[in-house]
Amino acid sequence: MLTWRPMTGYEIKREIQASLGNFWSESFGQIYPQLRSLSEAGLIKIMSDEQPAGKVKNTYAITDSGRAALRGWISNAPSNRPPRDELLLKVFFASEGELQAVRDHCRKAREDAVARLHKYLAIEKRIDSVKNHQDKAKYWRMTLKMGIAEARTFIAWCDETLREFAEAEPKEEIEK
Amino acid sequence: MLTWRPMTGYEIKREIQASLGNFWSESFGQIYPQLRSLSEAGLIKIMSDEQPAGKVKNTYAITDSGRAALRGWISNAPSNRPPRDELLLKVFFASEGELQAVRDHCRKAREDAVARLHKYLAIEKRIDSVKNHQDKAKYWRMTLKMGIAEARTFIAWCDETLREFAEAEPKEEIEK
DNA sequence: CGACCCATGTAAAGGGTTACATGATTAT
DNA sequence: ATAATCATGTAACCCTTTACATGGGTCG
Repeated sequence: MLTWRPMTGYEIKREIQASLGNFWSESFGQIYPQLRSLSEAGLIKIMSDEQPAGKVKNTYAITDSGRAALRGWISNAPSNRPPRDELLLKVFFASEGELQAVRDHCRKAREDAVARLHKYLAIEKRIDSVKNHQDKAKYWRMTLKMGIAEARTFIAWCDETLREFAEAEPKEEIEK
Repeated sequence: MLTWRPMTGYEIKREIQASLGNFWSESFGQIYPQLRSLSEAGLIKIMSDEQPAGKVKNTYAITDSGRAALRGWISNAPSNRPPRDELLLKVFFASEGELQAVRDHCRKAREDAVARLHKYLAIEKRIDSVKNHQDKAKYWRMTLKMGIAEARTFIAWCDETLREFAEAEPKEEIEK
């Protein structure tokens, strides 16, 4: 994140949420200790010219050494962590539990995905208007497209799945 | 897993990989301690009638209490863990590193997704031939469909992304 | 003045992987 | 025989979240 501009830990978290929220997240409990250790390793440094007296605020900047380390990290093969999807796990074992409960989980997940999709689409419109960072915007757009595609796929799957649940339990229509 | 049939820890791992590999995974370091604690909690029990003397093998079975706990767990809202996708993170920061390296990551990821997709499609053909467990097969098929849709979406995204990389670096055609 | 956001950190606890260690059984 | 697979477990380590604790600044 510090390749964009110097930031505080708090800002880093906010920016991650806003820009990479799609596919990444970090907690303060992760960020602050990391800033310290990266600082000790010389990959980033505190900009002391900000707050002269109080030093309530630590603004960090990336160093050349940090930039080099980042290049190296990017070239390393990404590790894809083992999948863990509780919703699918519950759908898988749906016949062992309350079908309506699982159906409700799907409905909720669908709503969340719709909200996400709208958010991404809004960002997509704005991203093209970014004048500086044109080279970067290209790659940002790519990751955003993944988020959009993922959300759409998921919503479609939810619809299909909810239809299947409706078939299994047609009481719904009587109640309404 | 034990709702299917009594199994050893080793078998549970194998079955998870084969059936839920799509969206779940467990390591032995997770499974064996869990079997012990579930056993102590009375949710599962060791079937001692198997190996009388040696007891090299522990076959576990779910208990009524375990089945009730499972129903409860299914009804609880699934927790969707924070996203962490290293590939997308590297694409996002591609302009800070070696573009070819990131492009290679995408190619590799695409190949993996194609392999996954073929595997899922093969399973899909087999799943309909399962005679018993008809009620269960319905939900299995749903989760499998998610895997198939996810893989297809991802492959399409890789293709689009690789095209973008090709635009950024047209040297490729000269080299070939 | 109170609410809310900015800001930094620590500690405990939990979750999870990997590597290690060991040995039985089965197939070639 | 010997390799592969079946089988169980532990220990170290890392990652990560959550909760807690603290306090400054800003705006209504």
